[in-house]
Amino acid sequence: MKTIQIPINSPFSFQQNIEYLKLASEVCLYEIGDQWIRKAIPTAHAIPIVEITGTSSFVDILFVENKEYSVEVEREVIQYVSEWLDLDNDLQPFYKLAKQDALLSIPIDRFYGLRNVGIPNLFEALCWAVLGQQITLSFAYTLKKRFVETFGTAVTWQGKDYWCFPETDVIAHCTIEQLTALQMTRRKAEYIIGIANEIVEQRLSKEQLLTESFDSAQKILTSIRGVGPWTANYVCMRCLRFPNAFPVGDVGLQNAVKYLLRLEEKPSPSQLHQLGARWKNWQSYATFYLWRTLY
DNA sequence: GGCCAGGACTATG
DNA sequence: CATAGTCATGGC
Repeated sequence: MKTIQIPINSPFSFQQNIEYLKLASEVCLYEIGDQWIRKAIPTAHAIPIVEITGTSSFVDILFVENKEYSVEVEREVIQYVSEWLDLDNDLQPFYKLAKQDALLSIPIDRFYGLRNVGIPNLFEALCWAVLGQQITLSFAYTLKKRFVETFGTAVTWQGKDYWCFPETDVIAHCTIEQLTALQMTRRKAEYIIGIANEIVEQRLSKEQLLTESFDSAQKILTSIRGVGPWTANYVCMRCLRFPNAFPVGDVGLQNAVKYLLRLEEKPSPSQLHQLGARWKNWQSYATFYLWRTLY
């Protein structure tokens, strides 16, 4: 079995990222143990199962099956894990800024070393955001799990299923009724099938969006039916990794700020913009840490 | 049982 | 441009 090690810039805590990932482990896209993550990672020509472990200074990727994978597959896996856990980032500037901040000083201490765990797959990021619109997070997890187990594929290893997110072309060919059967609204079913078609017909791609400015990426995303400002910022934050992505319409973010500042009412989007002005270049990370205080 | 939830669309002044 | 109504379901 082969192990690949990725060195990491501090501050980093593998355990903090594990604790975060536990929140969504019911969706079945990975399995979490005490000190490890196991996941099937789809690449162009293979779907290896890896076990990820780590410390404060490195992450190890272990290919657990007794199989040989090409260098290209290994390269894609390293890329995926690095993007997923945001391993190439350096949080020191963020912590320096947050240390003196009334809202962030407590969270960065409590969750020291937590990365903005992302969703590298653009289709998955968009679907997850749409699924989560205007419903409780726990119901959103339920919907995603049904979606994955109905339309995704699983790789089995040692009697355990490791699910992969549904392929875009599979969903592009779904009927609205197939999706509403999972108890999502008809409108969400339309949105998700529409998004799948945008990607399949190559009018939308992560590669293209990454060449755009943050403003331009938001405009492209919000031109898609079902993608408003919240969803666009969510995807910019967790998939495209624009540092100033800032979903100010998010109820969770509004509540986090409300509780931490002991406000009577939830802050409005414009109030959040004013408040977050001091987090320039780290608004995405500030949002992620504020969300983390809620659960 | 009522209110809210990690919103977006559409119609209306 | 700002506001209200609609979608529609589960969770608490």
